[in-house]
Amino acid sequence: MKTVGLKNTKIRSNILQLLLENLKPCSAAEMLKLLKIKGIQPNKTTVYRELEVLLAKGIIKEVFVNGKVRYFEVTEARHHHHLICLKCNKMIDFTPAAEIEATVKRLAKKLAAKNKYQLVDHSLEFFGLCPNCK
Amino acid sequence: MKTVGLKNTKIRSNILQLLLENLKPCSAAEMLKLLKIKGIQPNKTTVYRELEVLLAKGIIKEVFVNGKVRYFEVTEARHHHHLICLKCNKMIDFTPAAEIEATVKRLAKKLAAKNKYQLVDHSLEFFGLCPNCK
DNA sequence: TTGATTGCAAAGACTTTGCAACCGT
DNA sequence: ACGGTTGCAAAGTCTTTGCAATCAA
Repeated sequence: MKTVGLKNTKIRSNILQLLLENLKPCSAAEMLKLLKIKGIQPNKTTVYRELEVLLAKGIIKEVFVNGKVRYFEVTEARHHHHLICLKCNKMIDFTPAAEIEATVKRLAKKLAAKNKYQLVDHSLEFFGLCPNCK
Repeated sequence: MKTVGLKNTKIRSNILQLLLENLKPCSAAEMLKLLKIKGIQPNKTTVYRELEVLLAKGIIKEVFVNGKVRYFEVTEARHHHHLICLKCNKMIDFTPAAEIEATVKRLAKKLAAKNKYQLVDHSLEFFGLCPNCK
């Protein structure tokens, strides 16, 4: 925490702990709810602001589902993608086999060159219905 | 138009025409601006509502960029993905080679089976900086 | 005529900002 | 004490809703 120049506050540590123990990405609203259950009830402004800080530090990152909901998850070194339920938004992380990544990267390079884009990242997402919703 | 039970109004036809001639996806705000240039200035409510109607009919579909901006584009039979500029959101459509699609689909199947999801769709997007922004 | 379409004002969901009070170091 | 952090109220952005007027068929 202090290695990145952030104070160790109750709200901050709880948000981080929550994101770490919660295996799936979490929206601001969910976070507010979960924090309440933990016994602390920060102002929603504080939560949004805290997420902003953590994002800026690169400690967490955002994931958008259907563009409609903004989720947050701790940044992991490991490159991964998502399998998302269209109904309940349940999200499963997965690391694609090396073979697929290689194929995708090859495509990326070709595309970037053809369109003169400087490539930064890519995202591969699968949508469907989870066991509960289907 | 009448084949889907929609009246042929000035606003509707202009929105469609705009989406058809404009090769890239278009946001509601852009649409409003472009329509203004064309000489008609519909209420924004009308535009949103019209987009809703066209979406419901499956004539257009939405594309989210970074989850932050909602774009619309005419539905095409051809399956395609996007190459998106992180700075200006310029978007380029592309159809991946059959080989890549096949690889992705194979992965999708495996994943769905493993997690008991019923697969519906997938999205593959590349992010970078366009020639102008880099 | 009749129901679809439109405009306007207002409400809604989510997120950000300004400012004063407060807390960690 | 200092500067980062927090809460509250208010504003901002994008989108949706209610209702009455209008237009296409």
